[in-house]
Amino acid sequence: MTLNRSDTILKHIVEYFIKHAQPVGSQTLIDEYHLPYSSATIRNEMFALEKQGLIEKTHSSSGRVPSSQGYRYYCDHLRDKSVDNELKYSLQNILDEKIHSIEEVLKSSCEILSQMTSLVSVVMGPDEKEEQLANVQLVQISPNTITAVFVTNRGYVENKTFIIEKGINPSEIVSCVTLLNDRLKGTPIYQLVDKIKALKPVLNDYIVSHDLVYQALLETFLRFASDRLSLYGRDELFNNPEFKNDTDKLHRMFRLLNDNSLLKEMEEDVKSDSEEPIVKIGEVDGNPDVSTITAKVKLGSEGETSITLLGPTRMDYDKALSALEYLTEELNKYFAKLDDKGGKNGGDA
Amino acid sequence: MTLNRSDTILKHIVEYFIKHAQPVGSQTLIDEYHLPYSSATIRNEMFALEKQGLIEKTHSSSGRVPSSQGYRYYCDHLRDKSVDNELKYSLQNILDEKIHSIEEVLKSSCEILSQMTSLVSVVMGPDEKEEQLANVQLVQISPNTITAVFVTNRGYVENKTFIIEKGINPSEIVSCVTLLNDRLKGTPIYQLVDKIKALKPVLNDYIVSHDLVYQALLETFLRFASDRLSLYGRDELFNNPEFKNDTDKLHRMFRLLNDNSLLKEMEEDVKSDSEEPIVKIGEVDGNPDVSTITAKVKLGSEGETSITLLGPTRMDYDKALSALEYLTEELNKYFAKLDDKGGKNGGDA
DNA sequence: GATTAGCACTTTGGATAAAGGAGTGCCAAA
DNA sequence: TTTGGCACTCCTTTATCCAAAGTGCTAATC
Repeated sequence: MTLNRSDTILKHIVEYFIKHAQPVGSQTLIDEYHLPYSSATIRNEMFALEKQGLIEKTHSSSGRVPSSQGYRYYCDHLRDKSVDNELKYSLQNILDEKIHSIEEVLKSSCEILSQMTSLVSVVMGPDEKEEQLANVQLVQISPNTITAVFVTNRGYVENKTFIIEKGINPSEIVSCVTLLNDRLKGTPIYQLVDKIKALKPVLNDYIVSHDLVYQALLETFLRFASDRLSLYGRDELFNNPEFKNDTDKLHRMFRLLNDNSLLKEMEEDVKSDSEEPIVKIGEVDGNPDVSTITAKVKLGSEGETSITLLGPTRMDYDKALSALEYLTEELNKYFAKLDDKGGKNGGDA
Repeated sequence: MTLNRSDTILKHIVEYFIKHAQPVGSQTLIDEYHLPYSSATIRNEMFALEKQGLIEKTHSSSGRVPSSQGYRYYCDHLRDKSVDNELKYSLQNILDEKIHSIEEVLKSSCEILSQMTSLVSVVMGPDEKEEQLANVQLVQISPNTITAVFVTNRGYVENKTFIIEKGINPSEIVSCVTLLNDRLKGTPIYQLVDKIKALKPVLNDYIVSHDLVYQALLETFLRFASDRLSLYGRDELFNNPEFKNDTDKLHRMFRLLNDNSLLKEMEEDVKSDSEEPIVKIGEVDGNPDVSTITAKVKLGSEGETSITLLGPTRMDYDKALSALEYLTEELNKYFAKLDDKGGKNGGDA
């Protein structure tokens, strides 16, 4: 595919700005990319591009900078879609290993992704609306402490150690565990609290300090996956020149990583039926300095989650999009293949 | 206790600089603290303090700034040791709750600590040399995925979900779990890998895909508590004026939080027999901009850990030290009391 | 008609200089 | 011993200038 002149120039402007973080003028563009036009011609094209809202000036006699629309157009029509071989190689290395969990595959993938793109990778953890209880264990680890562990049908593990003032008879624990597993297995997490409330009278028959155990179970389940987002490569943000001498902007980005508006956006994105990655340019939580790219990952029979790349608006969209597209595609294949090998799709635990 | 004039002036210099992050001169000191001396007198005292190495000039005609030694002297002799009532109140609120785990108490404590002091709180996680295996579980969560969960004698939980290509008979899992618990319970974590290697032939008798299970167990235990440090209030660092317009310094601090030199320092500190908090002023990992205060916490019969407050060299040492001293003392009492209630000190699981 | 050379104009950023402010050290007087 | 006074130093802010990079426009050229 060969681009017309206007598109070529826009492409160069975007790529120059992504690379140098400096507004770019007509002459610079010619020098950098050896364009066979005069600077006046470039200026005329730039004037047109600006009227279309694709590029902007920072002041009346400055060079041009891509606008959000410009980035968008670049992502949709101009980028090269070139996948880094190093990414392919690193990813294959991970997926070729014999044994690993979903969580670990996602973690390693994100680490590579962050490293290759210099962006922050975010992966969504389990949603309590999707998870079901697979197994509960109570482990007595000292005369007055018990650790409750529960595993969901997708392999997420949550635990809480609690202290009880009176000792508990080990046999009580065994029967308690049996009871809980019998009654609660397969229950969606968000219904657990209610179910446990219903179980309270039954517990009384099984265990002496039923009240404490009951309280502890309640708290354990209430706290399910309170930190739903895992972040990788957070410190990459420091390397962006737009934040040198502007700690406030940087601070705002870091805050975005901590509060849950990001989670909300990711949840929305994973619900959409778009198969393509969703690119948000300077519109994340109202912060014009931040862009995100979110893609779904299908975990085979285990549902789906999403991975987001987050960085400054001036991020390398081509690299990031290509990497994320490649990665999610490979992961989808990988998880699908695992399902095939494992026989029929997982029935309820 | 009433201070002599020299100490009074040093105290004011330190406190002014902590508050305003600006070098302080003789006249400013008089204005701010209504001192009954002339500026010339103050200057003479300052001259003496500088000769003793307690304060410094940033240039020949600048005001004074505390040196590391100055801060040290301040911590040892001049600070007020005033504990914030809000801290007392918040902490009591936590400790009065009926049910919570060690981890949670430490977590909540650190969150309060960070909030009150505007510093980063760091708490050390379990040490694999101290932890013993209390319980192993294998939970089959779908035809081809199994989650291995293990709990240590102090209630730390580690897990790994792994994918096996062939289905496993549920009864095999049960006998495998029994076997593992029989043979491994009470084993120190760092010996687990070897013990499992020794168990390999026995596993063969119990489970068809023994090789995969064996591999998976190995990996699970190899990965124990790889992130040994929990951080709270990381973003507080952004609020320090010394980092405005100096992203590099900030970056260096963030890097310090990620790499493990901090962990090493904390491990050393917890080994020392000092009962007092250990204050490191501008000497953490060779970074002159960082100070830390580390205090041990005795977890009753569960050994001990340490909490570190980390911030810029210009931190409020009085507030931080007082808060940390108060907090650790209360926690020590709290955990000791729990032990009493629980009967004899915890025998091996 | 599209392209380009040429030119006037705008804005930024860096350098330089001047002025003001906050501070010091020292000396002599109280 | 303390303090008023003073000369001196260095940083910071403000103003000014100038070069660099850029634009838009117009007229000439291909």
